[in-house]
Amino acid sequence: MAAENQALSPGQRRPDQVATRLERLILDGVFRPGQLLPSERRLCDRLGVSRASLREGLRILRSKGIIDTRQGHGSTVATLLPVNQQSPLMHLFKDHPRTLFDLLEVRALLEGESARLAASRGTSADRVLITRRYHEMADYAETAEPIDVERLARFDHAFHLAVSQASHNPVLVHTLQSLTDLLLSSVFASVKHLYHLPVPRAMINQQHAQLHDAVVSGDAEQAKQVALEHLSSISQLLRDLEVEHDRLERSSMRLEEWQ
Amino acid sequence: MAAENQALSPGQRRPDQVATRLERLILDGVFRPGQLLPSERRLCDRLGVSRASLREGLRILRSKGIIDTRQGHGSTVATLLPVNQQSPLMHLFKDHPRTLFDLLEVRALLEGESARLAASRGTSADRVLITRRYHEMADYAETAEPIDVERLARFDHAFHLAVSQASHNPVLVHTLQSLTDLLLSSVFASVKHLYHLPVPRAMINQQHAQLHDAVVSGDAEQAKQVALEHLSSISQLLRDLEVEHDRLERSSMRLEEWQ
DNA sequence: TGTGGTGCATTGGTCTGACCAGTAATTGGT
DNA sequence: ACCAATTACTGGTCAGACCAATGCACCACA
Repeated sequence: MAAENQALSPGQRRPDQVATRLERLILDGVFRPGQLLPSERRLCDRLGVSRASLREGLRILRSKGIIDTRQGHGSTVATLLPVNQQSPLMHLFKDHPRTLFDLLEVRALLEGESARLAASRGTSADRVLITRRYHEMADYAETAEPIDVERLARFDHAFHLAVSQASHNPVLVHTLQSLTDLLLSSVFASVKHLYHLPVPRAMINQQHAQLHDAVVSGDAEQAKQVALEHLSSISQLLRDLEVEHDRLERSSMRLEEWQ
Repeated sequence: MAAENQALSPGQRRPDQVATRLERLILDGVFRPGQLLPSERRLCDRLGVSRASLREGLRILRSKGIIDTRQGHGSTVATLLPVNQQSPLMHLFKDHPRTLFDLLEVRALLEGESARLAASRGTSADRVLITRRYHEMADYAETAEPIDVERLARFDHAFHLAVSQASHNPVLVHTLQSLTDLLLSSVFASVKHLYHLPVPRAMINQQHAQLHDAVVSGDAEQAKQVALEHLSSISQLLRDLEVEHDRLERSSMRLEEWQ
C-alpha cells in the first residue's frame, strides 16, 4: 500500500474516499474542467487504492456527471457541473419508457375524476377561471405562427390545473401536480414532438374544447369521459412515436430463479 | 463466460447493463422495495458478469438511491420516497381535517383501479402472495384474543400492498404508497378506533374477503367495485366517529400504521 | 513533399481468484 | 433459559492478467 489511508467518516469506504478526494482536487483547481485526468493506473498509485476501488470511485463521479470517460482515451473533468439532484424515483422513470405509460394510466384516472368533480362541484368563479385559461391557451394555439412549444405547454398546464382545482379536492390537485411534474421532467422531449406535429395538435385542441364545454356546462359524466379520451389519445400518440421497444423476455422472469 | 451478452445500446458497458437489467427487474416487481437482493456472487452467476462489473453496476444504483447496501448483510431495494416529501399538504392536514376525506376520495379511486388491474393483470405468483397475505391477516383477526391493533394494521397494509403490486404499475403503487404515508404521518389516529369496535371490524373483514376472492378469481370489475365500497365504508365510518371524537379529541394518540 | 497505412504504446474495460471484514444464525456450555 | 463462541454467510478490497479502443509515431508509396 503506497499511501496512508486516514480514516474519514466511519461509513466511508475506499471508493467513496476516492470520489471525495478527487472532487476536492477538482474544486481546488488542481484538475480543471475539460482537463484529462491521470490514467487509472497512475491514480491507483497516487491514491493508494486498487484499481477496482478506484474504478468504483470514478463510477460515482461519472454518475454524478462530474467526469466523462472514454475507453482508450481517459477521463476528463466535465465542463458543465451538475445542476440538480433528482428523486430516486426520477432515475427509475428515466430511460424506462414503459413507466411513461404506467404514469399516463394513473394520470388518466385522476384527470377523469378531476374533470368529473370539477363539473359537478365547480363554482361559477371556477368556471370563469377555467374559461379564461382555456381561451388563453386556445387563442395562442391558433394565432401564433411559429409556436413556442414551451409557452404553449405552460398554457396547457394552466388549463388542466384550473380544472383540477375546481374539483375542490386539494389532495387530488396535489397528486396530479406531482405526476405532471414527473411527466414533464422525464419525457419533455417526447411531449414537445406532439405539439410540433399538426395532426395531434388539432386533435388535442379539439379535446380541450370538449373538456372545457363539458366542465363549464356541468356535465360531469361527459367531462370525465372526455378527459379519459384525452389522456388515452395522448398515450396512444406517444406510443406511436416510441421507437420499437423490447418489452419481451423480462416478463418471463420469476423470483424463484434468483434465490 | 456464462451467459450470452446481447448487445444493447452501443455505449452500454457491462456495469450499465447490470444496472439497467436490475432496474427493470425492480420495476417489474421481481425485486420489490424493502426486499433483500440476492448476494453479489449469485447475481454475478445469474447475470453472467464478473463481480467487479457487477459491483460497478450496483454502485450506479446505489448512487441513484435505488438500493442500499450494508456490509455483511446485503443490498436491499430502497423504499421509494414520495415524489415531494415535504409537501405543503402536511400543513393542510393540521388545520383542515376535512382533507382526510379528500385523501380517502383519491385513495378510493386508486385502490379501485389497483384492484381492477390486479385482477386482470396479476400473475399466478401474485395471487399466491395475495392469498398468503390475506390469510396472515384474516387468521390473526379471528384467532387473536386481545387484538394488537398495530399488528393487525400491519397485516392489513401488507395485504393491500400485495394487491397494488399485482397491478404491475409502479407509478400506481408508488402514488398509493405516498398517500398512505401521508395518512400515517398525520395525526389521524381515529382509524385506530375502527379496529377496536367489533361491528366495523367485522365489516372490514368481510370486505377484505370479498376483495381477495374477486382479485384471485380474476373478476376485475367486481374487484374494483369491492375496493370502492371498502374505502367508501371506511370513509363513512370515520365520518360517524368524527362526531363523538370531537368531544374526546386532544388525546396523545400515536400515529398508527394503517393500510 | 505530402499522404495514407501500419504498429505499437497507452488508455479504459473486464475477468479471476484470493483474502479481509462485518453480520447473524447456530451451537454449545453454564 | 440464558449468554458466549463458533461458523457460514454477506459485502469490501486487492493483485495481476488479458481484451478492446484510441491515438500518435513511423514508414512506405505516390
